[in-house]
Amino acid sequence: MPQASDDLYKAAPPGDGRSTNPLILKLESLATLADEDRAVLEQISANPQVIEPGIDLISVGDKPDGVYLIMDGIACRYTLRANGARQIMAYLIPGDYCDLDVALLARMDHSIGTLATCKVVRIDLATILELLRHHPGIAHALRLATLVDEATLREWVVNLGRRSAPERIAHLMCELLLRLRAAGHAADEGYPLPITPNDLADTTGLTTVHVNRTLADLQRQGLIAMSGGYLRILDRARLEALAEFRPEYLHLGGRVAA
Amino acid sequence: MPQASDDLYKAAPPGDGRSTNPLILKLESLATLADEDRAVLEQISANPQVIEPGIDLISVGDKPDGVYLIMDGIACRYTLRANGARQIMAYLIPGDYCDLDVALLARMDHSIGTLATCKVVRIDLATILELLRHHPGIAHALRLATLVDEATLREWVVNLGRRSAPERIAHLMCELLLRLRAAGHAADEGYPLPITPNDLADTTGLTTVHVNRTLADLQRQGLIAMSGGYLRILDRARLEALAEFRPEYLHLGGRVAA
DNA sequence: CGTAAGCTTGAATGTCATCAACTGAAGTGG
DNA sequence: CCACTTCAGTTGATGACATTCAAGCTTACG
Repeated sequence: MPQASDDLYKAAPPGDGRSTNPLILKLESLATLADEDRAVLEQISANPQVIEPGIDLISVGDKPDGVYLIMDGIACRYTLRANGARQIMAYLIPGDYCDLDVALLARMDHSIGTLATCKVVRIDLATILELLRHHPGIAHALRLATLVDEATLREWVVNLGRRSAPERIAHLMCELLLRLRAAGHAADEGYPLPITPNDLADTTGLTTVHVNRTLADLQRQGLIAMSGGYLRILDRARLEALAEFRPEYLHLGGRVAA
Repeated sequence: MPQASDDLYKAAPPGDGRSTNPLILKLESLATLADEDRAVLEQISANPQVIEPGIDLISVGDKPDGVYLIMDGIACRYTLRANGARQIMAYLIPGDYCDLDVALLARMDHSIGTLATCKVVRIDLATILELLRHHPGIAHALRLATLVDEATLREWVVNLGRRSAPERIAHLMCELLLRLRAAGHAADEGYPLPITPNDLADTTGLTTVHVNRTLADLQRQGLIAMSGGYLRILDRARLEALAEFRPEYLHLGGRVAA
């Protein structure tokens, strides 16, 4: 039975001494951190707060005054149309944070909310500025992470514009495998994906019904297995081929791609 | 007859003393520049080079070593799928530039090419760094511009994911009106749009045929008129209503929105 | 055990894609 | 100077993919 519990990731650091902190793991997949940098990040992300699914961390029109760092669970950026249609524009997974440049723009033009139960750390503006000023290694890694976020957003545009329903879903699953793995939240054969088909629909620009049909198809083809909020990737090679998945845009430098 | 020629914009500065430099105009719609900042930008963007349509400024896999600033015309970010399908992920209009953070990431994960004849200035890395270091006002404005680019990308995700064909096209046209106006390249009633229906199709995730049909529909409804590479917006209120256009994401602060 | 909410399944509809033939404008060469 | 080519845009017919609506089926929960 696949391990869906988060406790898996809270165990003591593994034998090789690597951290289990998703932010540290993610940044280290992009750049090299000094021991001191790691210590600072470790300290900042202590004592996360638990947030239920479906709660906005930041809403449209807000003037945000801090940054939220996701330590566990899944949140998303989204907007609502007047007719109630929702479009999700990004997934925030462990190690992701929202709006480092929060101080620069006046108002949020979209919302950020939880899709599943999350553990979240709120970091205030002063701490962010301190971090960026006095820890150039961290600042550099955060900057890289922002660039990867942008590249990911571009890839989503391609997904919505030029891929079929099964391709869209397959591509998303391949992307999440690598991103979650970089954050230490995915096993080799799959990962917890505690979101509803409805969320998936609002991500891929489809309807819930069609997402479920497509998901069933992918299972029938032996590519994946989804149950209990856990996604097992049964045939990664074929899934990636179907999605035409090219991981370069994540700029993981081969560190977690294998 | 609407004025499609670029020469319109190269005339001597208007009576109010404002520049006609698209980069300066764009940045001033986001922040306040000092006279000295303006002078530096004016100097940097002198002597643009003419590039024919359909030419890559930067190609996938390149390790870029400079920044391209668009002074006139339209370029785009795009990728190609294995089957030849193209998805355009951003329009670069006058005042836009590519990849300020060029030095940070190893390789381009997409290409940048011209859609129409462009006037382009290449700025080398040293100049960029000098600019960012010694002109904090410019650095700040450029940073804001980058955030707006990201917000625009998110809006494109919404466009592709949750809007119908006519809505997508209408939304794009509304967006370009404001962006071009901020760069001093649009009149009140329309602007030069020297791109093909095929380009529009690869932008909106549709086929060329369907774009042409939809375009014809929009004309029949009296919303727009397109001819000779010039787009006239005949009924802006209805066009914006159709697209459900909310300009906040462009963060123009009311300066050019009216 | 009963209710509600979400997932599944089926059938009908609609939007957009595909394919192919036609039109028209622009450029080329005899 | 005019036929010829070419290519972009148009139009129509057909079909695929995804939506919509609705009914049955689980599952979770009180």
